[in-house]
Amino acid sequence: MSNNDGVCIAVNEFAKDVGVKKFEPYFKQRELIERTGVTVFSSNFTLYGAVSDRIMQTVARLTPAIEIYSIDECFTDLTGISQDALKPLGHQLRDTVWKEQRIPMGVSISPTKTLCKLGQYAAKKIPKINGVAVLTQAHQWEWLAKRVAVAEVWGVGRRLNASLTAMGVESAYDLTQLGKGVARKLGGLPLERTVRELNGEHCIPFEFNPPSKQQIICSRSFGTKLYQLNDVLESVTTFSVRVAEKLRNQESLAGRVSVWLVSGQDQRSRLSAEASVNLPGGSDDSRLIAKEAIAIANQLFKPGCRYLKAGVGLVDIRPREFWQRDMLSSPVSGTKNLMPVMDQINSKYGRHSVKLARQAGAASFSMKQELLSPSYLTRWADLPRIIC
DNA sequence: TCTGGGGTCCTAGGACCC
DNA sequence: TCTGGGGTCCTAGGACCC
Repeated sequence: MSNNDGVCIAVNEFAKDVGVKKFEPYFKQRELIERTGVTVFSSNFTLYGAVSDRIMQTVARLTPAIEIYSIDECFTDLTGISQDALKPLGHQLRDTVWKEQRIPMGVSISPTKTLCKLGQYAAKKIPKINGVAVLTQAHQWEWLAKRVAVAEVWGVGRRLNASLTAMGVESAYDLTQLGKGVARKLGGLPLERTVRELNGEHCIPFEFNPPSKQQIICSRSFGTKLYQLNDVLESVTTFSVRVAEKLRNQESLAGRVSVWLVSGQDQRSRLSAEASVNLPGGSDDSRLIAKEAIAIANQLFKPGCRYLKAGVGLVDIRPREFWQRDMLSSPVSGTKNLMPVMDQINSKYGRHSVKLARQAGAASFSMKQELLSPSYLTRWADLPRIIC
């Protein structure tokens, strides 16, 4: 399930077969789920992140260079590896990850990222491919593209899919035949690039050194609805501390902080209020960022409203070393070592080991996670036990 | 009762410059 | 009589991704 046990965001084959739907609210499917014996888990990104790190390390060990694209995907650059060696390498990757982590992994090898993503579809759906798709020749990817709906193409979302199918573009192959001018007009530069990539032209480059974030957000729906100012301020403080941590992690300063509060009775009557302020001279100090965020939240808060969700965001982010100081603001205070020390303690002894007083207990707004799986890889108490 | 969270890039349009 | 041409920067909104 999603955060807060709200919607089902991933379903396995068994669940799919009995009719459980992705992106449908849990409460609507609960009866079906319980009746059919489907097992449900709250999301546990600590666990998934730990498994992901291990797999990425395995892939990095066996390939020349890796770009971590998401928690469960990476690209590697196989330039210079001979044609004959590609498929064996693909199987070696897949087998090693299975052996070491017991996670089934698909491998797809081709000249462009978009074709790789197409190949992943095949690696997953077409059994005879055996988890490793090699699409290095035009006839290979054309064969596949004719069998894949245009909606499955990387870069074609809901809207583009609707426009494309209305024009009679139904398969990925149809999309490869779309003129560049038409593509450009319909979906701008991104779609033109998608068409080129599907034709084997390498347009989307590798990112071996991921650029730092330009925007850092922490936003959560509350486990229970909040009515009290103090509860809302506690959540906003905690979210501020989290974004400041992420900011320090990438060694940047932020020039602006914004806060939003979402209130209402239900989805239909949702109201969102947002405001932001500048941080003159930039900052990465949890205390300052929290102080500004609290001031904003104080202004946005309306007594009597029922609060569902809050968020804190940082924008105007630049590397610490290149930051242009504000001529009018006072110089950096003498406590510049405090944040690194807090980070070290929290990293060693666990998040929130030291915190701002205003963060308090976190219980008032914390997520609903009633069906949480154990954090097998990151919590001593959750280590599996063998009982003899 | 009840519907996630965190990002990126592109484009159009407005305000401004000389 | 008649009202240019070539730019930059910023922002909001829309599309996409996982």
